[in-house]
Amino acid sequence: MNSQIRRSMPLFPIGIVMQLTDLSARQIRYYEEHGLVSPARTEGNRRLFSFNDVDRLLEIKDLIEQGVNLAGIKQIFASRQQQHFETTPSVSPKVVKQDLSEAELRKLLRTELMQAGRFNRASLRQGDIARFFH
Amino acid sequence: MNSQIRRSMPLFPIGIVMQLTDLSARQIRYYEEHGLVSPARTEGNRRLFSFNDVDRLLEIKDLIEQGVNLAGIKQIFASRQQQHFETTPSVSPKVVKQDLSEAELRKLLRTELMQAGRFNRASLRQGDIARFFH
DNA sequence: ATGAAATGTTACGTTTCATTACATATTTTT
DNA sequence: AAAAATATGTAATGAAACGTAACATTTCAT
Repeated sequence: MNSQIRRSMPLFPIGIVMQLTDLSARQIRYYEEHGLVSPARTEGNRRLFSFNDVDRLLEIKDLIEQGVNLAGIKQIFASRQQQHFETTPSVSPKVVKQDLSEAELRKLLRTELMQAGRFNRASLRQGDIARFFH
Repeated sequence: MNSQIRRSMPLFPIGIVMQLTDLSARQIRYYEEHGLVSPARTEGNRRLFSFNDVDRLLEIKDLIEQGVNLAGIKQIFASRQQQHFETTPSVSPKVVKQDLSEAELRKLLRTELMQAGRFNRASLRQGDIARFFH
């Protein structure tokens, strides 16, 4: 896949990227500062962006316009990465869907029920709660 | 799958949910106001949350703690939904991965090149750019 | 080679969002 | 009936995402 190489080739200085994306230089640098893009650098320390970088910036712009903040964008990108490795049974890198396990919930519920027999008897028939505990 | 029914059964008043999630009532209501949870209501207009609702709140809490704002959480939930319908070739409901197509990029690049022969000749050998246009 | 233009970095000010703090009305519990 | 819990609405607070300006350095054009 030669196109992948071409797409990641450092080409555009920030001025061009500003025009392509309609983002301010300040914004672009800010996004880099927060790890959302990582353009290459020339010897003189100028940024050089690839096609992929520009794509990424356009996605960022899109999400920003929908009100998503940088932390959210980071999460979204991270979770997208994982989709990619879904064949590899790796340890999910931090975005664990920390669900309340049934066991845990049952424990909490049971404690609650012990501690005070209150809480909406109205909406539950006698047996209903018990059914959660089998 | 009976458990799915049980998990979506309205059970907990907000006070219990506060304890289970360690969120303030105000926060929980705020999240509802922004469409992130939709607890049922009693006749007297009190909220009743299901297991699923509590799970959702815990996820919200988790993401908030990672700095994601409500808009971001909304996007994340939305994109999760879509994974689910991935068998159905439906029109993606708004979170289109609006990539710059190669064609489009080429057009922009060509225009740029026409308009002014400038922009980092230094980093490109003569033939490199031409290669993008085949 | 030299001045002009572009870009880099840094610092301060502004606006918006999530949260907290109150105040009041209504429902539920005892 | 009184007390406790919940609903709703209105400020006040603090941090994030920039705009903007100042100044240094790199690159471009003649």
